[in-house]
Amino acid sequence: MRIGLKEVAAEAGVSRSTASRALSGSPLISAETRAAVEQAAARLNYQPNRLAGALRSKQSHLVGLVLNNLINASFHTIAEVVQRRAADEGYQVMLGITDADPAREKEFLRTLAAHGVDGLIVIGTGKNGATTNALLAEGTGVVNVIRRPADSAAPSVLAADREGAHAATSHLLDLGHERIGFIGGELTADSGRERFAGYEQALRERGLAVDESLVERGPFAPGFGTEAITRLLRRAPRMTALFAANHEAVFGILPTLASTGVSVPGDLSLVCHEDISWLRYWSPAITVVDNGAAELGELAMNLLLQQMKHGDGGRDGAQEARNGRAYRVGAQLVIRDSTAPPATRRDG
Amino acid sequence: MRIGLKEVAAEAGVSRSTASRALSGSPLISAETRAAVEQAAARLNYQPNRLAGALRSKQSHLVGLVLNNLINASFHTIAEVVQRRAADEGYQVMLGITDADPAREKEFLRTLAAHGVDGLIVIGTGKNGATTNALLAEGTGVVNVIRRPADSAAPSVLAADREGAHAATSHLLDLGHERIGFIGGELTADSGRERFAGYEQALRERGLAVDESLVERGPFAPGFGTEAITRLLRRAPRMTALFAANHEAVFGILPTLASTGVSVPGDLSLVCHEDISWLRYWSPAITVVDNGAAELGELAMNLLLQQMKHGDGGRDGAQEARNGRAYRVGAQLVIRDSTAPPATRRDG
DNA sequence: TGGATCTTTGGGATCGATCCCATTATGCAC
DNA sequence: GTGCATAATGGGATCGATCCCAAAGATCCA
Repeated sequence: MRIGLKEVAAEAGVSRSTASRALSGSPLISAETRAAVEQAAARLNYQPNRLAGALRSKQSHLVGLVLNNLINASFHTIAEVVQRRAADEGYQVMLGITDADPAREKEFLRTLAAHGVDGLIVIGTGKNGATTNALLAEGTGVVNVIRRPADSAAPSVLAADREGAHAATSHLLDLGHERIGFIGGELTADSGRERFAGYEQALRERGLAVDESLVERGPFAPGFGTEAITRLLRRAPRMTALFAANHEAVFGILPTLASTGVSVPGDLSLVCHEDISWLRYWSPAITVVDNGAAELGELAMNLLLQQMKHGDGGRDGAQEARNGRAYRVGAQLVIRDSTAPPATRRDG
Repeated sequence: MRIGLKEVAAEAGVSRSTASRALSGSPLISAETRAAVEQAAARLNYQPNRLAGALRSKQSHLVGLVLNNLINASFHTIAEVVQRRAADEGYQVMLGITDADPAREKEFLRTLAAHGVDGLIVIGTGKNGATTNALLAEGTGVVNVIRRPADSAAPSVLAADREGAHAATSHLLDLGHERIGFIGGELTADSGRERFAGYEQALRERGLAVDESLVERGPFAPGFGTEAITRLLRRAPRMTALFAANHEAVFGILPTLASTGVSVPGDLSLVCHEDISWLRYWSPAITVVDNGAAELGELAMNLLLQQMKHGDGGRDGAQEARNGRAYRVGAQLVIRDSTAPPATRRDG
C-alpha cells in the first residue's frame, strides 16, 4: 500500500492536520512535533501526493511550456533554461509542441489549463491572444516569448532582432564594407521583417540604400540557404560581406561557401544571426549576433514566477505583474574570425 | 466562477454521476441523455478538472520524460516524437532534465511519481535501476531508452551502436579502403565501447587488425573533434577514410577538414555516426549511420502505452508488458557523397 | 487563583471528479 | 397482471491532501 499523510500522522502519533502543517512548513506548530513528524515521514519514505494537494490548494506547482518545436537551437535552449529554473523553484514543466499550428497551440493551452498549471510560457504563433487572456483572467500566469500576440494582456519577452541586425550590419560597415549581402526570412515573419529593418537602418545611417540585388529572402530551411548564397555569388560578384539573418539557412550557406572555395573572411566577411553552439568551432570561427536565448528563457521564467507568487496574495501585486508590458533582451555581437576589412582591390 | 461537472449536470437537468458517465463515454447511458449533457457542456464551455479526475481514478494521463539534455540531436528528436505520440493518445508530457547527474535524475523520478505520472520514459544515466524498479512495482509504467540500467525490470529500447559502426566500417572496406581512421568516445561510455567494437569487428572480418595510430578517443565535445582530426592528419598521412563515431566531435571535424583543404571524398572518405539534420546539406552531403532516434522514441512510447493500457486491466497483460526485455532499433547506413573508393596512388 | 491571551492541536468540511451500490424505469415472456 | 432480467439514473462515499474553526493546553499578569 502506498504511504499517505494519514499513515505518517499515525506513525508520529498526531492528527493529519498536524502532520500536514509540520511538513508544509507552517509556523503554527512546535519544533518537537515538527521533528517527530519529519522523522516519521522519513521512516516511512513518505512521498506526498501532489495531485491531492493541488486539487485542494489550487496550486499545482506545474508550469506549461508551449513551443513550435525542439529542433531550433533558440527553442531548445529556452526549454532547457525554463526547465532548470522551474525545477529549482519546485515547479515541474509540462511540454506542448505545436508545429506552429495555432489550432494545436490552442488545444494545448486548454489541456494544460485543465491539468491546473499555475503558469504558462508561450513561445508561440501569436494567434492565441484571446485564449491566453482568458486563462490570465482565471488566475493562470502567462508570459509570451519571442512572439507577442497583438491583443495580449500578458507580459512578453522579445528578442532584439532589429537592434541585433543593426549591430551586425554596422560592424561590417565599420570594417569598410559597402556591398553587404542579406539572406533572411520572409517579410511576413516578424523576425524576418525586424532583421531586415535593422539592416536597412544601418545602411541608411551611412547614407547607403538597400540594393535589392544583394538581398535574398526565403523559408526557414537549410536548402534555401544553399540556393540563396549560390544565386548571390553569381549575381553580385563584388559583394564583400554577408549578413545571414535566417537561422536555418545558415546550415546551407556555410558548407556552400566552404565547397565553392570562397575564403572567409578573405573574399567575404560573414555574420550570422542567432548563436548556434558549433559556429564557434567553425573555421574560421563565425562572428554572430547572439540573440540571448538563455536570457530570454531566464527572464520569462522570472516574470512567470513573479506572477505565480502574487497569484494568491494581494491583487495589486498580481495586477502589477500581469501587465502586458514587452521586455527586450538585448542582442549581442560576438566578434570572431569571420569578419575583416574588405580586400583592397586594384581593379575596384 | 469556474464551471464544474456540477454546473453541467444542473444545466442538463441530470445528476453529476450521469453527467460524468455521458462525458467519459460510458456505455450504460442513453443516447439522448449523452447528447443533452454534451450540449450542456459545450454551452457552458466546460473544461474538466484533470487533477480531480486523476486523484480519484488513479489515471493522470501524464507521462514523464527524463533525459540528460535537449541539445543533443538524438535527445531532442526523441523528445519531440514522444511528445507528439503522447498528445495524440491523450497524454501530456512532463519534462525532467538531469544533466546526466544520477542524483538529479533520481530526484526527478520521485517528483514525477509524486505528480502521479502513469508512465516514465527514461533516457538516463543507467544508475537508477532500483528507483525505477520500485516505481514499476507500484504500477507506474517505465521504459528505458538508449541506456539500460543493469538491474532494470523495465523494457529497454536501445540503439544498435555496434551494428551501425560495423555497417559504416564495412561500407568503407567495400569501397576498398584499408587505412580507416576512428574518432570516437571514451571506452567508459557505452556508446563509445560499442561503436569501437563494431569498427574492430568489421576490420577483423577482413583480416585487418586495429591500428591504434588511426584511433582517437575523447570527450563528447566539438573541441575534441578539432584536435583529434588535426592529430590524425599529421600522424597518419596515408589514412584514406575516417569513421567519426563521436556525435559532438563531428562539429569540430567537419570545419577543420574544410579549412585545411582536405578534399572529401577525394582525399578522405568520411562516415559520421548519428544523423544530424544538416549533414545532408553539407558539401559534399555526408554519409551517415542513422541511429533511428525517431524510431527509438516511437517504439519507447508504444511500449509505454502498452504498459499503461494493461495498467488497470489484467495482471497477466501487465506482467507481459513489463518484462525487462531489450529491444534494438536497427541502425541505417545512409550513403551520400562523402564516401568513394580511395584514389589510386602512383606512389602507394 | 481566575481570566485573558497566545500557542498548538484535532476534527470535519472541502477541492471536483469517479466509483459503487441501490433504486427506478423499461421490456419481455408466461 | 406478475415476475424477472436489463437499462438507465441518482445519491453518497471516496481519492489524499489542505483549510477553517473550535477546543485544549500553556503562559502570564493582576
